[in-house]
Amino acid sequence: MTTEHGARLRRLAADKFGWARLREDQLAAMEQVMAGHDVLAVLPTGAGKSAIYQVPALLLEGPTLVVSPLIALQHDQIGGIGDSRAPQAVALNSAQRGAERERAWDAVRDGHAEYVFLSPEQLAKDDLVAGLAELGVSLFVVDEAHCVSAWGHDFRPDYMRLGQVLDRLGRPRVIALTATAAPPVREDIVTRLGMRDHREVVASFDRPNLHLSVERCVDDPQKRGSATATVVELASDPAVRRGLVYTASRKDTEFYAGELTEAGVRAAAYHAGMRAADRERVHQRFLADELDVVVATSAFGMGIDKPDVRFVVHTSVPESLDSYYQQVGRAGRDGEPATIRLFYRPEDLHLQKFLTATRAPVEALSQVARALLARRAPVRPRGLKDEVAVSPAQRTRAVNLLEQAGAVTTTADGSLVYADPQLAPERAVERAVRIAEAHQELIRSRIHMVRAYAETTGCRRQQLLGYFGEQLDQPCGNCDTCDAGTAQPRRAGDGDYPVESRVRHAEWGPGVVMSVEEDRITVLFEEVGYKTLALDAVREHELLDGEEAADRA
DNA sequence: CGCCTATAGTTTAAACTATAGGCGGTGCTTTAAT
Repeated sequence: MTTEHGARLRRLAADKFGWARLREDQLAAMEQVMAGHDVLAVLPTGAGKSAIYQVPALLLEGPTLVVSPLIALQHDQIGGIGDSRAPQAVALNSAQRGAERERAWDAVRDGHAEYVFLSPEQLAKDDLVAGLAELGVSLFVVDEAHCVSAWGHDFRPDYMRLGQVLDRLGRPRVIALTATAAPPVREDIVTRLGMRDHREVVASFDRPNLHLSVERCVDDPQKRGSATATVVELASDPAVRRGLVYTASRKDTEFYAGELTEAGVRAAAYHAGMRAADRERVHQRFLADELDVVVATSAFGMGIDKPDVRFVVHTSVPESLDSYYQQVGRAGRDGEPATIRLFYRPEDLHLQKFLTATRAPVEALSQVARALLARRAPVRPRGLKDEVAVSPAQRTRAVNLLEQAGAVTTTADGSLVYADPQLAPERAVERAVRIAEAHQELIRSRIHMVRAYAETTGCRRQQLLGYFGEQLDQPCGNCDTCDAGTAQPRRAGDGDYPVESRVRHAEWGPGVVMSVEEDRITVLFEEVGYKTLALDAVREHELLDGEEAADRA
């Protein structure tokens, strides 16, 4: 089906970017944008996500802002646009010197730059947002949008304030792009950005060429030995050779890189504690095939689109299947077979529990609540700097939590105000702490889902896709449990609790059925995250009520 | 939570065990000192 917009979009894609054809998903997303909708697109890397904003941007009057999590990614994207016949792209970030930044800003102001790349932290600057608002931004793109949900809650809290920035910019159209987002992550992105009348374009998550497997290990030395042997074998096979090894700690990247090098594999470590130049060199050598294996923490990978990565090995569990699928998805982009293996010890789950355990910032909450209550008049977020003795990130996090708790609101011009003078700051803090704890519960439940994946005797792929809300009717035939014959076909028509139906649990409240297996059911509860329940027990004790009828009313 | 390392303590004096303490991931930014 070709709409009027469709023809123009195709022509522009060909003329300005040299793309002879647009994929159905790309075009569908662009047309929704042109029809005035906000759009969340979840498409695999390599499917041309960038085109979704780059082409419509040319049809909309006013600059396009692209929020990007890493300065390195901004450079890549700007380079790509620079190679085309599209208008200019610039970045605004802290790496620029005075004159350079001045030049970039001039280009934006006088309309020469159509695309402006920046981090969410840049958009925490009052005068920058004010300046952009005057220019009439027409399109607001959030690239790697899963970061809103994955990082916004604590690590990079400015991600959580993009919704307020959008309000100040007069609500330009929003496009959120990511390769991996489970249903609760999608919902979080839409809510946090305040997307309006939005449409979702979600491609299948299935990557049938990836062979999934888990090797259960008895103790740490045995795990190190087997993992190393496996990688040496893969890297020594000329048909395989290139791959990634993910570890849980920086120290382990050095350990495995050392073992591999000793065994004659061209390998190098990569983690955020290394000097920027060293990191860059590892990255470049891997892309140039001068290295066969990069052993990395989660720091490595975003934006890497190397087609011929033949394996991804995890020497320890990651903190969620969201992260896991993102990392393994870096293999086999060319569609050829690739090996995915997780070396699993239940003990390793504890490290993830530790790493993700952020306690509610009680001190920051208390200080921010008191400062705002005392002020009475609206305050710029930066204005709190002198009154609150905590780090900027903690301060922003506290503001976010208080806002979610309804104790603080943001005015039209981006200032903060204490919502209800009758509400004691102690109560406000309590509410905010409860919200932080609920989120912590979701994070813990995600770790349980990693355990469920690693320990299942059913089809690995069915388990993994089920987590992303996608049902695979038959065992996949390309994972270790299918190879071993333990994966059983799903019982047809589990009538009582169909996938995606709404249910209610007496203790855990409302939720949505994520997947149904032979003997158990996984539900994502709004309050407590993922829970897996034995179907027999559910039936016997009537633990879940279907809510569909009530929902429709 | 569990792993590693340093230290204390033990006992066929050089190597063992027990215990305590520290550490563990992701990036923007800004500023001060060379």
